[in-house]
Amino acid sequence: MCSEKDPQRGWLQFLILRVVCETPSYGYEIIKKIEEMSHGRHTIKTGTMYTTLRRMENNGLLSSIWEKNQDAPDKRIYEPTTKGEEFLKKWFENLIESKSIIDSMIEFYNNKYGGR
Amino acid sequence: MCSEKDPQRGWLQFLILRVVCETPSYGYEIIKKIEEMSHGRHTIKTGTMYTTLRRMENNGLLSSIWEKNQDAPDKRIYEPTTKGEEFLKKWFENLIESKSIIDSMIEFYNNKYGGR
DNA sequence: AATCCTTATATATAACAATGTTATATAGTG
DNA sequence: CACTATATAACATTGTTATATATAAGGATT
Repeated sequence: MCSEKDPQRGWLQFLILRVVCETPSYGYEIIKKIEEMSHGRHTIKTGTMYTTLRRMENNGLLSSIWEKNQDAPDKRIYEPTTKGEEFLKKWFENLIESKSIIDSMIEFYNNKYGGR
Repeated sequence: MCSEKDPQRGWLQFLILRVVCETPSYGYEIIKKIEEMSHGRHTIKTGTMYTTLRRMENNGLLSSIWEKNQDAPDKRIYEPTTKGEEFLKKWFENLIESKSIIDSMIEFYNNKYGGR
């Protein structure tokens, strides 16, 4: 499902797991948390979010329960499964391993376009 | 073709452009250069490489010419187009903007799993 | 008061586009 | 036979777009 050597695919899934591993949450709130975390860089459309959450639940990375509300629409609260936590950990490790190539890319850019 | 706000998609295209912007090159060699650059982390299958190179040429990011050889198989040499160079630059800028979230992810990991 | 409008909250999904993978094939050189 | 070198069809995954539904709260209109 996720090759051992590919730290770039499933970035959105990574962000989602990062959020719900800290505190279980629901689609609408996850969007806002990611937006905040990334200082506005990642503005995820609702369609993208709910599609991804469903697929992640189908793939066994997340599980959900409904939170009933009187004064607000019900919320589907997601939390990671064991598999989801492992997936997240693997992604972190991949990211850390990729740090050197990321840094070398930035260095190349600075040399080429004049660093600032 | 590539949304303004997505620094994670097309990572392979980014790596390829990084290589051929430095020195025009061909599929087989690009694979080895990327493998070297990433210290063995990115081992790209030939199928993946040639498929991607073709698509990038179709999308106007690369252009190619055949290098004829007597003592070796001919090589299709790729170099970036103007559009390709712009794409690369944009990717670099996205990457740099993403650096803070990448770093914050790693920090989160270290806090969670115990940094080393 | 009752109706209408807008904004914010909250979820859902079909159809599509982009990206990357697998499996397989071909051919030249030492 | 191993290494170099390219090619592509079929597939899987990931992310996007467009659209739909429903509740709640506040203000403006009738």
